Amino acid sequence: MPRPLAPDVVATTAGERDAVRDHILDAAHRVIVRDGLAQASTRAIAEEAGVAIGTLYNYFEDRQQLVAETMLRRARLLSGPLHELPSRAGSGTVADNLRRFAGALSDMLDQLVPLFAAAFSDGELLEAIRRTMAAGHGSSGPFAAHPIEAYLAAEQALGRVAADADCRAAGSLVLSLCHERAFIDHFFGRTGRRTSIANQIGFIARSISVPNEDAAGSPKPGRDA
Amino acid sequence: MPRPLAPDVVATTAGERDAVRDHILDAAHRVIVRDGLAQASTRAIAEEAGVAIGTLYNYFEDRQQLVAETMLRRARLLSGPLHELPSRAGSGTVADNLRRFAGALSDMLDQLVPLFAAAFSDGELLEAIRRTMAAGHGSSGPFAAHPIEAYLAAEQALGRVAADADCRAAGSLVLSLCHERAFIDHFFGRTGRRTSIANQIGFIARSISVPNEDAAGSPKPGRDA
Amino acid sequence: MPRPLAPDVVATTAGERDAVRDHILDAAHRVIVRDGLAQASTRAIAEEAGVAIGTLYNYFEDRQQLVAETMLRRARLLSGPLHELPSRAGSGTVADNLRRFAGALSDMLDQLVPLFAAAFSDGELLEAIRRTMAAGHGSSGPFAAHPIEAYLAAEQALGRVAADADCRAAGSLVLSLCHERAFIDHFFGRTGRRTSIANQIGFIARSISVPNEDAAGSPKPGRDA
Amino acid sequence: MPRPLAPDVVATTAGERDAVRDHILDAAHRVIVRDGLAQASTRAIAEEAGVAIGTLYNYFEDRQQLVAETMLRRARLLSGPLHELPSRAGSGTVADNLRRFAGALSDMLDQLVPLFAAAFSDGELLEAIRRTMAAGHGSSGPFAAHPIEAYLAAEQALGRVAADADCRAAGSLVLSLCHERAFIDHFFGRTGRRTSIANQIGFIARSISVPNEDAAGSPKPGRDA
DNA sequence: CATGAATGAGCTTTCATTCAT
DNA sequence: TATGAATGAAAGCTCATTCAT
Repeated sequence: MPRPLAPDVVATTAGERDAVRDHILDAAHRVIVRDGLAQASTRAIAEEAGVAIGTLYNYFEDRQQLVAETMLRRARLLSGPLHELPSRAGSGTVADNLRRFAGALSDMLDQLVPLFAAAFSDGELLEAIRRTMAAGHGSSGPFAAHPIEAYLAAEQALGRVAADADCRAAGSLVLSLCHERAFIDHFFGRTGRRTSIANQIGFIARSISVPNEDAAGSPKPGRDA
Repeated sequence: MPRPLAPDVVATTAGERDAVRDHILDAAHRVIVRDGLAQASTRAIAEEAGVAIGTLYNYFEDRQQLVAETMLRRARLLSGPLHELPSRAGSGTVADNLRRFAGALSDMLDQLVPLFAAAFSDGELLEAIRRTMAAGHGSSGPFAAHPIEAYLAAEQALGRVAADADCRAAGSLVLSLCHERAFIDHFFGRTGRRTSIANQIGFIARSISVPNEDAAGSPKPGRDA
Repeated sequence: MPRPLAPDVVATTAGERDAVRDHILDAAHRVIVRDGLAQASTRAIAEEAGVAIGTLYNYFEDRQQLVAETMLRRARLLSGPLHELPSRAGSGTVADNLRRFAGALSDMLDQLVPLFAAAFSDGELLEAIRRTMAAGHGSSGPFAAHPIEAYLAAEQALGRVAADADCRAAGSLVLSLCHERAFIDHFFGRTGRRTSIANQIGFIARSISVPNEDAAGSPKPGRDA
Repeated sequence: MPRPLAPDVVATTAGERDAVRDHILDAAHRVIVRDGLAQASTRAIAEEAGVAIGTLYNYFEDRQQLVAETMLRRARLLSGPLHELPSRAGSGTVADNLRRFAGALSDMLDQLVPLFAAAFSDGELLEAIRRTMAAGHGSSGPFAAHPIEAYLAAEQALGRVAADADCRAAGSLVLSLCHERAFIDHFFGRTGRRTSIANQIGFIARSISVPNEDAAGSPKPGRDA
């Protein structure tokens, strides 16, 4: 019978429909991260959000859709910062920039990979995520290598990357590296420090470096990375 | 009602205790692959195995342990073939061998990555897997790059890989590549054809190639690294 | 399917939350008395109450708590009438009043003793009962002799009980007597007629009687009965 | 397939059928006392006894019969010492002997009352106990007051108990007292010290004392009864 | 006679979802 | 629109009992 949302929920959402939606999605995300997808029942989510269970169904079709959107909202929030990085082309060293990229990618993937991996437990959820992704944005999702490739292409245009380097492949490798590390680190419960990928990033950086520049800098291939 | 195992189960297991265990683990694997981890209830597994629910508990502590062992058995079965590959050092071309390796790795990871990823939905299951892994074998599990590194080191000793190449990093990159592709392909429901990683493998192969050989073959893609 | 309580349940509870709770507790009590505590499964209780199994969990933490409260509710209901008896002090004869008391006590204990005795089969349930009792009321529970003692003390003050009589001990003995008889009668399946305790009550009555009065009142100071 | 009993079981039973039966009954008793009747599964009992589950069924019809006999064996073992007490008639004081009796009774009832009370949870078990009791011995079971009554009658014959005292009632009251105390102490989890019944025993002792003796010792508490 | 794997009904509990209020 | 009590299918697991060995 009580009609208004709980006071604290109103306070954080101003009662706007989309704000309430996001409030619920954030609560769901907290539950999933804290307790695991399998524990993210409608009751747990509603409790975390401070709303009644029934309220969830005023904003989402069903639990599956709520969870799917929770993941995609997270992907959207986390992938934002990545798009600022290509503009670094021309400044610093390529190797440093690659490292920086890998760090930014990892900030995203260390959260997204475990989150989305959990969806592998439920084929229908996976399908719901795909559908929602397709409906939501034409983009290729949060697991694309585009920003790195774009950066490397820009550096290549500036002559700071070998003209014949396969920027697409290099970018893809950086993404794979961060992706797999996120998976493995979470799988083995390494919550604290990340497994080092400095050597692999160095490998890639050297591989795409401009021959001369490189030869000058260090006696042997792989000077700075 | 209680007594003998169903005739067909006896037929495939010869009534040996370990064979029955494996029979159940294989049934559990089929259910997980077909219906998803979330649908792999004790009832579904028992039905698939052709045994009573209670029988599962004669062989496994609980569902979690059964599932954990299901995954690890699969990992053991699939990672076997990988260990034969390092012996190819010296035959064919390095690039071809790397491709072959990537194929073998993918044969494993295309199955294991979705399987283990599903465990991310349940923190306790993940922990059970870790415990069982730790108890079962000192090895570093099915996600290690050791075979590729070993192969590359062997080629390096033969002079078919640049002396200063970072074989460890290269091997790790091949693994990451296959790992992430398996994740992504499954995530997007690409059950049929694998996304191509030919370019990335080529990138790595060129990066570790000995300068001369490489200069002849392709236009020095990452000359010295 | 989910929604309103069954019409007959609504009819008896007026839809009030506490009334529904009591309705369930009463159903549980009927099941325990009819079929035994071991048969009082959640399914049986829900069926007897005319509600869905899940509904039980909207009102009680778990089966144990439901059972514990069932017993304590019964104790509360049955022990009520006892408190009216001390006011009989001064009227009738002490012996008659003791008999009356024993009857009232037995009306309670013939139900409570078998009910609570069953809890001895389950240490955790016993503990839950103790906790709930401690939380519920400061009283010493339904097995205390206080009302009889209070009555006897009142008679003593009126001079109808020997001044040096140990009213506490006498009251306690009446309680023990009724308690044990309830146990034994139920143990031997004597559902119909109660084993007589007239002699024992007579024994106690004579023991506390005022010497003179007693000699006068009955021809032979309670020789045998 | 292994045919002989476990070595340690053979060692304690000499392989005699009745000894094995008793060995199992004792194991069942330990389980019931330690974990509660509800936890006394065939598995738990077999484990405690060190035999296979199936072996239980070579000695007992079913679990119910095993449990019923467990209780009755215990009753038989514990009630033995009681029969030696009536012979104390004539020695010491009656009051001291009554106290001694109460102590011996309590040694038995503190164990038997919780044990048999648990059977109230299961009507069929109760019935099985009754049947087995009826079949086993003509006696009226472990809850009879006969020994105390016999003792008091003997004292009465010796003139140490009032000639008109109701020995039957007095004996019954002592039994009730110990019985109820055992129930209550266990119910409230008082495992350590027993609630005192000294006052009640004193009350009874005075009530049956011969007038003269009594007049001297204490101020005639219940003069003639 | 001893064994213990096999059985499946039955246990307690949780779940996503609905809809009267 | 917000609520949360009601639902009952389905979850994981235990149980007493049987009987081939």
